[in-house]
Amino acid sequence: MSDFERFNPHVADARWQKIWDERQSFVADDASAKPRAYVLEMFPYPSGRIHIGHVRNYTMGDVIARYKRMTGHEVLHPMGWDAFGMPAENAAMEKGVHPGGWTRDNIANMRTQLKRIGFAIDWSRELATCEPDYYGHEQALFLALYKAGLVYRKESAVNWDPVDMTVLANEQVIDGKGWRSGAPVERRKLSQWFLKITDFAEDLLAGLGALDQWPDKVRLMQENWIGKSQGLKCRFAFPGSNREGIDVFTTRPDTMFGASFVAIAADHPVAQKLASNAPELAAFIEECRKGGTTAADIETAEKMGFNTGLSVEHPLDPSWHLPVYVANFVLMDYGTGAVFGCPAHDQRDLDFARKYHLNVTRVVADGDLTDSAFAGNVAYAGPGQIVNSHFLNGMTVDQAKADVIAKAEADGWGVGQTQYRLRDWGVSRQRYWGTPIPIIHCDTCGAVPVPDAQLPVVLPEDVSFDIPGNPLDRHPTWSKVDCPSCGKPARRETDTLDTFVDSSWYFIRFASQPANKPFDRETAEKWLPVDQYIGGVEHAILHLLYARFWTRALNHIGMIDVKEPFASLFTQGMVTHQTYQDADGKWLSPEEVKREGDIWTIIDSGAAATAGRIEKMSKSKKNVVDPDDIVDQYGADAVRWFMLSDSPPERDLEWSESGIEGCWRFVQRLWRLVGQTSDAAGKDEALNRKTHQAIAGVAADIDALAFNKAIAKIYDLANAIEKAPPSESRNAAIRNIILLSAPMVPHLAEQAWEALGGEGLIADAAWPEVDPALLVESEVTIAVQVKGKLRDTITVAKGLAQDDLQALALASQKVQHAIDGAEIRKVIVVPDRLVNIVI
RNA sequence: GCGGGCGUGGCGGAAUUGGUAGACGCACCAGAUUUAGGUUCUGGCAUCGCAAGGUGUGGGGGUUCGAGUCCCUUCGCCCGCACCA
Repeated sequence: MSDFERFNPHVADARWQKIWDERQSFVADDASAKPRAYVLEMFPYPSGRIHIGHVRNYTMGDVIARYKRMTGHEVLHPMGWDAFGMPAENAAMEKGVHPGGWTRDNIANMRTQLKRIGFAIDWSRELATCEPDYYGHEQALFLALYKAGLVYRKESAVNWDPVDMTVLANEQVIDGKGWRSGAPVERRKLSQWFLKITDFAEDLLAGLGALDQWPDKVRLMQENWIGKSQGLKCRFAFPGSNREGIDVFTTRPDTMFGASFVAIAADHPVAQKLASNAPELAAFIEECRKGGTTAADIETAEKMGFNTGLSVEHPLDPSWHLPVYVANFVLMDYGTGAVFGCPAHDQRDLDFARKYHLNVTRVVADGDLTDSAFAGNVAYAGPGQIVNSHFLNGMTVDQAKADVIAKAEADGWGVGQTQYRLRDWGVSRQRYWGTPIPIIHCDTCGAVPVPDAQLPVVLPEDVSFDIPGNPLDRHPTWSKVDCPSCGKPARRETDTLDTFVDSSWYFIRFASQPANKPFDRETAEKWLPVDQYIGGVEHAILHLLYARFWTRALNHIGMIDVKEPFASLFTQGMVTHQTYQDADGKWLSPEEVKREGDIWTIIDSGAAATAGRIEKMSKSKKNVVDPDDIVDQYGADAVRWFMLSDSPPERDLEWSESGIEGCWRFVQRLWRLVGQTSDAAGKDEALNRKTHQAIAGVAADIDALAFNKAIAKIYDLANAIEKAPPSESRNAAIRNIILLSAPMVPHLAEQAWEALGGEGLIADAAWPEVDPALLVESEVTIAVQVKGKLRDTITVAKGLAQDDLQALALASQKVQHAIDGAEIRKVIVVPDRLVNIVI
């Protein structure tokens, strides 16, 4: 049995990967009659190298995919590339390569890396979003939404980098400067394409309720992002005008009698108009705009206001006039860009009122009902009884809200309104490496959709990156086309789509990819929704909200009968690693340092080093582990096993040398077990029980994505097998532990399956059946407590009667010693669990 | 500030509806095999104590026959959002 001394992954990995590939083992059959399982991990951006985080992500998905195959499912487990985006253009500018060539080379490298890890992926469905046979269909979908009125164009303020001559996303603006150029970002107005995600705000919010297999955290983040609030929109009219005035949105119409001022945003049209002949106001507005936008800035920013000298009538009492301020804390892009200030019951308003010596009137009381004065500098935002408010007096907050809204609607000065924080999705990007927006601008006809027959609008490859800006803008011929409507010379739209559009439907294209249309409805509906989606929590809002919206939008226009794309979502933790620094704080890689006791030194220089925090792997901190290197060293199975061990999958996993070595040893241990089958006969009842409990337990743990627990149970079974004497049961246990491990360590499992004479591939084998009779222990160990403290344990037949249990417990010497002759007041007996004697 | 999560051995972590805390792994210690071992095997490993026994799930309090688990309070760490009217 010398073959079983050592498992050699360098031979086995490649051998089995080739066999799976040749047999097309993981190609999903659209026509299968089996129950389906669609397992998907968020597809990677082809940056050039696979990151260890990818390995963890795809290993989890792979275990589920392989397990689902074993339990009789037709599994769809595809892989593709989120291939458009800025890094390719940055590489083009920095290295002089073409974004397309750079991206496609990266994809080739990363595909090779992924294949070495042995994932059960249907590579026949591989796609890259940067290829016309993907983005052309995306253009068709965009136009379908356009024709349905879900796409529109409007002027919008954007972050403009004047050096790179491009728009930056909010995340790309750091301290007011472009992340790449370092130039101060300008606010610029540009015509942008928008998708009407706000049309679906209520539906997207309501849909969260049914996503019970999503993490609460992600649902809550989306809920907050959509930001629904209900209140009153009403007008504060200018005195003497014919109902001209300032519209205000409030969630607290119940506090209207506590109003003492109206404040408008610096960008509010009324402020803008006044500023044109009031230099002081113009200066104040400029000051407001400069205000920082970082968290710390906002925290410490003082409430500032500018009294416009205007006043407005209180809607509930037109003889009561309120001053109008321009205030730095009012935002133009939420609500109406104007608020009424009720200082007693809103902290910002109170800060503002104290600073500018405005009235502070209490209108909600939680105790004393008479005093209208409001002391102190802490606003009261809680519940209570309305006071000092005429006809509202005595009502609760909720009653008063409803009453004021009803009165406003009856008298015509306001309406109850639901407000969302969510705004429409601006998808225009002034970039080359993205999906061209399939629109043609004609001076006569306006924006005209590209006719279907002319799709895809293909990105030209002959572009240069030697000067900043969008190369599509300065391409000599590409943008020059005839108007599809009137035939006169016209221009193509040179903006491209946000890459989040690309990732908003790739899961549909995976399920069905005909050449002549985005997807075949019937086939896509067979697979969708994705049964298990796995990815990083950093996509909790953007990608996951956009994909939910896009799917709903397609549903809305009748293209697909699916509303929620991902039935179950799992967000995995990061892979972390120890960091090291030298005396100057320079980062050191783990290979550069050595340890003696608790002292770390730099190997080359002998200088002192410090072991720092355990952090997410990043190049800048030099704590990266390259998947290729570790697969070279330990083989794919040990790496996969490590990715699943110890840490619960939603938490961070710390990479460690000793950890991976332990995994390597276990892989070898499993292999040695395979060599230990014998021709011994005979049953080993205890081992049979252990085996069947493991089969059931591992299945339950994989179903719950508790891979660390599944692995603990496999270790446990391995320990039991090693201790058991040879028997038929032991042979069966060995065969079963290989089946249980197959989703995690598939190469070793195939090799073992072959050695054990298993039929076909273990990749096609069925999950072992559980004998329910063996799950039930015939004997149970009962805890015996005296006054809640454990004093003894007794082993008895399962299901023993309460009286017998009590008698056995009382017969224990240890128990009698603890009772020490005291009077027994009560005995609690929980069958098969414990006896508690109360004295 | 608002919202959410987490605190269990030296470390990662287990622990159905409240019912024997510390499964499993890593590290460490002792022994055996080996020319040797960073191999393999056996045993040990919360803590105080010679023992009997006591104490232990961040701290304090409560409910209960019984609390890691439920409630109140407090401390610490992490994440998300943020002048949202």
